[in-house]
Amino acid sequence: MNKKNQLPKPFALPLPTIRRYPVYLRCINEMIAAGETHISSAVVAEKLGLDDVLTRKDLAMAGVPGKPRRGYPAMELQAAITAALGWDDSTDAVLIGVGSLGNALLGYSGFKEQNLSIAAAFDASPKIVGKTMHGVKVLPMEELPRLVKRLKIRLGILTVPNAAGQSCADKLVAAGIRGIWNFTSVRLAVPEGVIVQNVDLAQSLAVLSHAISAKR
Amino acid sequence: MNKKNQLPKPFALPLPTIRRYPVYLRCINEMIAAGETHISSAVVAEKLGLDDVLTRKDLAMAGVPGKPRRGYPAMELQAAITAALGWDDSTDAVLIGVGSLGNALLGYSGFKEQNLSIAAAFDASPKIVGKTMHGVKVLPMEELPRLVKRLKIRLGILTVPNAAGQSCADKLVAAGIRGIWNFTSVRLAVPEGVIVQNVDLAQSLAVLSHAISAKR
DNA sequence: TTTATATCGGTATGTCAATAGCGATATTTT
DNA sequence: AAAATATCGCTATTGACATACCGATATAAA
Repeated sequence: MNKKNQLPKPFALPLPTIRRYPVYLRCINEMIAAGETHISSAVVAEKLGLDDVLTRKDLAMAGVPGKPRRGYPAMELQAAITAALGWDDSTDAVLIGVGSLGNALLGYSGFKEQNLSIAAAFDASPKIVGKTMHGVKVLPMEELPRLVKRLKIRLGILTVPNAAGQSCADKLVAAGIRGIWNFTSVRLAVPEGVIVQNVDLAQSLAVLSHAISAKR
Repeated sequence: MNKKNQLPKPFALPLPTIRRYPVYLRCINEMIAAGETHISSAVVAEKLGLDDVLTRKDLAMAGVPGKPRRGYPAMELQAAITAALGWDDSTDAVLIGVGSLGNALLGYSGFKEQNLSIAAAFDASPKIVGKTMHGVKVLPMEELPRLVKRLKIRLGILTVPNAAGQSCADKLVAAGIRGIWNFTSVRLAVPEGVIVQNVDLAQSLAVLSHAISAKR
């Protein structure tokens, strides 16, 4: 009775599965590098310390048929998961707020794996505008709409102070951004169709400190 | 089969509730600063854009009795949530790996709100050891066990490259750490009783890029 | 060729959290 | 003092995901 709406979404990948895909992908890449041509869900689960049934289900959802006693074809599975994550095509992003965190993200080299590159950085402070950080020039906020439209950028990385979070998000939305990677602690209000993914360090720390303090 | 241990936990706060507590707490702090003496769950829900029933349930779990038509007593609720998060006592932490991300966390001032202070930083590279970053001196890894034991530190922040993740985690555990805030992409294997909280940027980005690319 | 086995793929069950509805109660108003 | 109302707090329902089970099948071994 929950299968009545098959129309709008071609595939409804469970969110937890999507979250696990990068983990699988790294493991698969390693196995391919080690010369494997087939990926067995049981082996992956063993390596990652996950439940084997869960892993099998996740891998099966990539849509690549596997073969009994062999596993999934390595290259095809890799390609399918990469495509599902949208990491097959190069993605350009803009970064708003070149503080300590924004600066760190600009210098983070790990995004190459996800085919993500930060095309431009913006900041409201005249002290920072004009400087070049990690090879990316910092532009004034006024140029945001033009650049986003010209480069057809769909992803915005928000690393401004909390007080400026919502207003900057509004500017990103107005410029035509489709998704916001929100590193502020503010719960952003955005129109439908714009996706916000929060990376709230306070939330993450909360689980940890609660557990630690509760255990004594 | 690993979930059968319902230890003598006085209260089992749902994990999602704990994650939302920092958000509530910020809102409550603002309301107190604005002069409110009582906190209504409906008002909080409205401000945060959450379901009002959910909010009421979360706030009720703090254990502070509320009064109809008034709400929860502001100061008591604030204290209860802060205590539930373990943010009432000051927490010292050590940081391992002073790369770009580690450096950014050292310079991040937002942890004061959580009463978290980074007591010391460690790095394996002799180039960095001895320097002072954001007022914290970088020590060699050899000194980790002694310092952790001397200061009775329970929390470790792991910001090393993936390749060094597990070995550094082992050192933290051996030193007596109780919780690890893991910023690497490695799924750490730790003995029972040690809590790991992962902040995997790739996982977070996965949800976003999947949604953006799937929507066209 | 026949048998054994590892692995995939689907179905069923259980658990946890979000949502919805309703009664209880204290404050305010008349 | 009585009525109206806003808010708390409990219980039931729904839904999503993880877990468990079982059959199907291709490869490998005998």
